[in-house]
Amino acid sequence: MRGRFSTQLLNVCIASLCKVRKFEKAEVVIVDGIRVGCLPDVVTYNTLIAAYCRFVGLDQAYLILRRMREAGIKPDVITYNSLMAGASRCHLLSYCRLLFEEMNKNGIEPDEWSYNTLMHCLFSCGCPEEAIQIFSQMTSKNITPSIVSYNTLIAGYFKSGRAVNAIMTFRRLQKFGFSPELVTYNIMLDGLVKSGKLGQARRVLQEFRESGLVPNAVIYTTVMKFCFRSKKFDHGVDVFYEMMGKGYTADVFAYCAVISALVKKGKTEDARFFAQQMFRKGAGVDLACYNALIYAHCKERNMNAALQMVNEIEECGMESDEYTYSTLVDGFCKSGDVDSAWNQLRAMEISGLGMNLVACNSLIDGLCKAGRVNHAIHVLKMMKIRDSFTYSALIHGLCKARRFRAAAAFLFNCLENGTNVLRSAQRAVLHGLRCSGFRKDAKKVRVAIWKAGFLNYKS
DNA sequence: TTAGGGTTAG
Repeated sequence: MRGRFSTQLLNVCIASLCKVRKFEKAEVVIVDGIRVGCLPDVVTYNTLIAAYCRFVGLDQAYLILRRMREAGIKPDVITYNSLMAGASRCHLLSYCRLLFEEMNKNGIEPDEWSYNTLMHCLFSCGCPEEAIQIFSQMTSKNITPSIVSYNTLIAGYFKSGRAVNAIMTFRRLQKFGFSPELVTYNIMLDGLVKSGKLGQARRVLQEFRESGLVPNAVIYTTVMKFCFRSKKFDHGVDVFYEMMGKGYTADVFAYCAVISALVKKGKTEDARFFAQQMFRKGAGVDLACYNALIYAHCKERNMNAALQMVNEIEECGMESDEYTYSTLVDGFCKSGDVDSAWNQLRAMEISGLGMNLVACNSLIDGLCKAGRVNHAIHVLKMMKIRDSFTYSALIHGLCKARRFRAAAAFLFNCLENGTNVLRSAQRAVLHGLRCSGFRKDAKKVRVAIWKAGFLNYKS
């Protein structure tokens, strides 16, 4: 009886130390405990594994699992769930699947948490069909899904472009015996805004207000983004101040949302004000936020300030990512300095980030606008992935250089492959061919556009 | 175990 009581005390102590990430101290307490006959049990090891997964790393958590087995303690469903969650956080789907299978093989029944974690990992790793199957499997095994299961399912539906299924599941929650919680509303709002369903987002926001649930910083930020997407900028900023007024600390996510929205709107002065406030309050500025500020300088065509910000990133021990480089490439192009833009693209490649589609598209557009269409075609040939933007920019450029038949050749290819090209670029080709006397070519292009439109309409 | 950020044309 005394032994069990001591182990319980030991576990409370280990949990407290893990919570504040004092892992070395926790190990010392375990060793001291063993010395006085207080042996760690499955709960002790599970606590350590969960904390190591969250704060240290999956490899180290596996080492604890090994020690646990060596001590003759069998892992249980909680051990596996913690490891699966750790694997899921690192997007290691194969590990997550293996752990789930191993659990079954060892006669440990996966519970609702195991299913939720695997489902979440499958959705985040781009396997939505399998994730949906896991949800069905859970119900067929008589495991009752919780609101967390439904939240995970709804978020996964949105992530995989299944907004209709997400809305349907949300509307049926009550039938399944659940009321939406704060997380559910946030998933719905965020998903609806991202899929452009602003009317439905407004309805869900109204329902959230009527629910009596108390908003937190996350949902405030989502509501702000909803306002910005609905072009209600002042209202978005009001939401920001309302959040601060309610005592929530605006974090880097909130600042980043408001700064980038203001920059996009062209309100760079206001954006600068919020940026200064963010630095003053020490909101933990990170790379994404620096990128938003670089974007602000690029919008103002102040490339020296943008490069200065890149230096700051490096001084903070961070490294530029593909967003940083793409923003700089676009900024230099818009400032008319396509050579510097090209240098940024090369630097991006040398740093191991490869040639980003957005950066290449910006450069093609910049080169075309600078009248260097052949150079733009050279960049296009180097690209492994091209999209509607790539071809629209190039076709516009070729038309501007009065190379209408070359533009028509690219347009034909796009129409055949089903790549969308901007209507304005299509019109530029048609108009150019007609005005240059290539009436037969213009007719062929018109027929091809009509056919492509007809096929798209039919499908 | 589940929720939030940043880049390109017209």
